[in-house]
Amino acid sequence: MKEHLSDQPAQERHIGIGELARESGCKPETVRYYEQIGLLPSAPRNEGNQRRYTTAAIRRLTFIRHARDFGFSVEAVRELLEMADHPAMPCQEVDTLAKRHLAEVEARLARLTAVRDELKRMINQCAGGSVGQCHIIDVLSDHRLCHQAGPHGGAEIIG
Amino acid sequence: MKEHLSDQPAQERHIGIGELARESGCKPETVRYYEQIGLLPSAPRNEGNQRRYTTAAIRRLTFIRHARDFGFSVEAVRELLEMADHPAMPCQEVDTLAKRHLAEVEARLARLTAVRDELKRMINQCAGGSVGQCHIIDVLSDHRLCHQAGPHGGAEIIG
DNA sequence: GTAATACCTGTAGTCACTAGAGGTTCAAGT
DNA sequence: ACTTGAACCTCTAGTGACTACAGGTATTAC
Repeated sequence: MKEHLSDQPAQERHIGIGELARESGCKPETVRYYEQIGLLPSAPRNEGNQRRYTTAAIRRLTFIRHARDFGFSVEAVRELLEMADHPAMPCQEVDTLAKRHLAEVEARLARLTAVRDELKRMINQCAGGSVGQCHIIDVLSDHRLCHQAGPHGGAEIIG
Repeated sequence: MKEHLSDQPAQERHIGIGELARESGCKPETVRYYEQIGLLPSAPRNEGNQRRYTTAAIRRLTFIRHARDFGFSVEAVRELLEMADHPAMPCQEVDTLAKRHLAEVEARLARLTAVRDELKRMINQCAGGSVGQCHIIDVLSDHRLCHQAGPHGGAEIIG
């Protein structure tokens, strides 16, 4: 049998926000933030108004964190969660989302690789003299000296 | 002879912010923003209070844009500009900055490559059934199914 | 002269958090 | 039972690097 993000185990272990954060690899602040923006449901509170979580929350948050690590935007994660919450749904949409994301990742890879090559080339050519003859400064000043195929895109190559 | 970012050509052509932006590949808003945060000096104004630029500004802004495209932070760009403004300075610092940056770029590349491979693998394994049996959702839910070497870092792989 | 475009300032919004202030609650040790 | 310290709470503001908008002025083309 397969477990889904919404499955509830027979015996629920209740944990605080700190342990949830540790288990899923993010900070308590981020957990509260995710609750605030609706990625996580409002957690039930104990007597003293502190959030209590079950292992279901760990799974959901791990999912979120994993997807964010993969570079999915929060909005994409929201869509993925919506799908994950409906396991009977055909997974074509998930697939489409992942494919679109793959395309973005590959584009970034291409640009980042070009940047790396250029940086390497710049560093190798640096004779170690004064800034006036430094190729790094040259390349950054003059577009013609840049060995890249096309023009650089926005500053968001990496973001 | 070599031109530096601060060289003044004999015959200065004065242009408006729009043309400067076009020439250097950014938006007028961004130019004003750079002036505001001190990356660009306050531009002289014409009768009607509009900024007028010389070709020196195009070079400086191109430098900034290029460096940003290379993934340097604005603060790093500020340092680079400081160095470029002092051509007699030994370029060791520039070199160090570029090398540090190269290391960061390579780290990002490694992570992004891993992400791409994982995405590809996920997409290939998707049988096209329902979300309940979709491997993409699996990989994002369960860290054990992820074929990456180590744990994923922060969400800032790509930023 | 008039209309379209480019420019100005200042403020607020974006994304995805992160940090801090100022207070309450919990768990452990004595 | 008491105390200490860590963990938790809410709310607000800050980050980076812009981007967008409102409401106005200047320039340019016809």
